Amino acid sequence: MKTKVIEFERYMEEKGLKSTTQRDEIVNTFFNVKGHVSIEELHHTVQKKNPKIGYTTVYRTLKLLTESGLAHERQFGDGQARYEAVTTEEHHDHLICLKCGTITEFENMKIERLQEDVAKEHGFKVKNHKLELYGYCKKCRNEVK
Amino acid sequence: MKTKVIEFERYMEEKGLKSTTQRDEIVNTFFNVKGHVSIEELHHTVQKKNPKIGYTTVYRTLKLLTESGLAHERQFGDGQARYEAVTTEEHHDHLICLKCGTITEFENMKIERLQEDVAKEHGFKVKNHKLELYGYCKKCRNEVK
DNA sequence: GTGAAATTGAAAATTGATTTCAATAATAGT
DNA sequence: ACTATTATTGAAATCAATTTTCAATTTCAC
Repeated sequence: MKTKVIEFERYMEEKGLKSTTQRDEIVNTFFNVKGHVSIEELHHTVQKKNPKIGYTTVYRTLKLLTESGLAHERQFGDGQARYEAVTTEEHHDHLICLKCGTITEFENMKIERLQEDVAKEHGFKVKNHKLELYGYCKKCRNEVK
Repeated sequence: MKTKVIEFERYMEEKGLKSTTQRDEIVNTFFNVKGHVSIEELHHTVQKKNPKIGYTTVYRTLKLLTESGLAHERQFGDGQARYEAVTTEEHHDHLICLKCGTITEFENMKIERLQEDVAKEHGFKVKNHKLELYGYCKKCRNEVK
């Protein structure tokens, strides 16, 4: 994700922040990892390339990515925050398997529109939203009663 | 909410648990407080009546209420769990104001149905779900840009 | 190069949730 | 009512995730 890295560099510059080896490695790794990583997972991956990089720096870089709008921080009830790369402008929601933990994304414009309707009814101005369906995925549903 | 208190007593009996002054006071207070309370908030309210009641007992009683199905535990991204009394069998979702923190509930069967459709497309079996709209309520939306 | 300003990372602090344990209280059986 | 058994209480300790601190290091503008 070269463009994403460039966007991040632009954000850093704009904020007067410095470019460092650690940040570059963390950001690159983040955009090359699929799905929804925790700080610890990303730290672990990053350390394979450069064992000197500390947990704190990964933590701080993920905060920067979140601030810059290039990552989203999410809570899926497993006790730790997970970060996902923002790829398109399209919002998407999540299916979370309670057995294997797999997180699948989906989009549904009809639901989005109905949400706006609901908000309007309440005089509410939506900034963002979160829709999560918890249950069992195709693979696991047969194994669980 | 007298009936809720009775249901709780039934659950306690069924589980061979004892009835105590502390539990009674906590449960009563919980059902008389509107909305979505954190452990700390409920503890604070309970202490006004009986300053001897400890945080841990409030914590444990909320767990019991959750186990018994009389309360739901929720996470609204402010870092601490919030508990809400289960009043009807109807599922509902939430509008959360980012300025004043007010939490409003809503129901929308069309959205529920569309969620089922999405799940079906993915071969997913939904056990429960969470839909939260974050933004500004009628009161606050005028004050925020 | 030099110096001001930002970054790093180990360790410490903080937060919210959960467990431990000795003292206390509730209930069943007598 | 008495006693034995068992559960409950709450302060303090523990835990796990997150966040802050601070001295040493690195970056970048000049």
